[in-house]
Amino acid sequence: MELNPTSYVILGMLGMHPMCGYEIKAFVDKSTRFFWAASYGQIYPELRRLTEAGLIEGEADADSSRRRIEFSLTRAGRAELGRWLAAPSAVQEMRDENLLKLFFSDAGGPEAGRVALEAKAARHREEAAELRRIESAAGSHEDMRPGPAATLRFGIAFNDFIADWCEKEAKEER
Amino acid sequence: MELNPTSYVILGMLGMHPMCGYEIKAFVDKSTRFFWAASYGQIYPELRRLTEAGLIEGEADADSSRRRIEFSLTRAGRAELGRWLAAPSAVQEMRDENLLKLFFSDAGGPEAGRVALEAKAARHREEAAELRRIESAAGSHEDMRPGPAATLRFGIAFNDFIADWCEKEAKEER
DNA sequence: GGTTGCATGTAAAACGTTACATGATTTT
DNA sequence: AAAATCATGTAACGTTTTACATGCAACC
Repeated sequence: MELNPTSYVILGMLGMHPMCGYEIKAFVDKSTRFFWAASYGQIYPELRRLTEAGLIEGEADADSSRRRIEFSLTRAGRAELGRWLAAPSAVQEMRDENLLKLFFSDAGGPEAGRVALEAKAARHREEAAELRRIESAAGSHEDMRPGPAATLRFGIAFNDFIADWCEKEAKEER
Repeated sequence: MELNPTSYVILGMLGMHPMCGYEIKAFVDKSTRFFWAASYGQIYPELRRLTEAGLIEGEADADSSRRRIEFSLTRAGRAELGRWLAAPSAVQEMRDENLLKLFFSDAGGPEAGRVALEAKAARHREEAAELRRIESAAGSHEDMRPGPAATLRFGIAFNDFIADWCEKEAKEER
C-alpha cells in the first residue's frame, strides 16, 4: 500500500500513545494543523487502510462507557514510522492569499500593498498568540516531549518574524 | 460564477500584461509558485470560465507564427481584480513534511530531530538561493514593479530566517 | 532530420474539505 | 430537560496534480 504524508500523521500520533480517531483529530487541531491538517474525511478511512495494511490495530475500548476504538501501532507500524522519519521529505508548500495580493498590488490603489502587508502581519500575530496560549496550556516545556516543544518554538519564532517583517515593510511603504 | 484564488492568479497575471495560457504557466513557475502554484489542468479550463464570465477575452494572435491565444482583462475583469485586492483574505496554509518529522522525532533515533532540522534548513537555503537568482536575473529591482519586488524581498528574508533558525536549533540539539 | 520549445488542451486519479447522519454520554 | 461533548462514519463536492495527446516552429 502506498502511504501519503497524512498516513504518517496518524502513525506519528499513535506513536506517542494509543488513541481513537476522534482524539487524533482533536490532537491534530491543536498541534500539527499549523503545518499539516487532517479532517475526519481523511482520518477514518485512513485508519481502516492502515489497519488492513497491518501497520496499526484497533481494539474496542472496554474501559470506556462509550463506543470507542483505540488504535495503536503494530511492530510493523513502528518500523514504518521509523523508516519515514529517516527518509528525505518531499512536501513543502505554502498557499498564502495575502502574498498573492502583495504580488499583484500594483493593480490596486496606492494603499493595496500596505493593506496586504498589514493583513498578513495581523494573521501571523494572531497565530503567534494562539501558539503562545498552547504553550502556556501545556504547563511550560517540562511536560512536553522535545519534538513538539521544538516545533512549537519554531512556530512562535516564525510567526513573530513574519509579523515583524511585514509591519516594518508596511511602514516603509507609506 | 464563483471565483477561487486560482482564478485571481490568472486575473492578476493578465492585469500585468496580456498573455497566453502557456506564458501564465511559465510566469507562475518563476513567481507566485512559491506561495500559489497553478498547473495547466487549472489554467486552461479557468481561462475558458473567465472568458464565459466576461472577465477576460482572448484573441488569436496574428503576429505570431504559432497558434496562440492572447488573453487580456475586460473592464469587468479589472474591476473584479480591484475588488479582490481590497477584500480580506481567506487562505493561509502550509504543509511541511520536515516540520511533521520534527514534531514526531521522539519516535525516531536520537538524531531524528536534528536531521529534520538540517533537512529543513537546507531546503530553505536552496529556496533563498533560487530567489536570489531570480532577483539577479531581473536586473536588480529597478525594472521590477513594487509588488513583485516586495514579495521577492519577503521570500528571501523568510527563507533566510528559517534556515538560520533551524541551523541554530540543530546545533543546540546535539 | 532530430530535439527542444511553444502552445493548447483533456482525462484520470489523488487529495481534501464540508456537511451531514447517527447515537450515546456527560454536563449544566 | 437541554446542550455540549464524545465518537464513528460517509457522500458530495471541489481542488490539484499527473500524465498524456497533439502539432507546429525553431534550432542544431
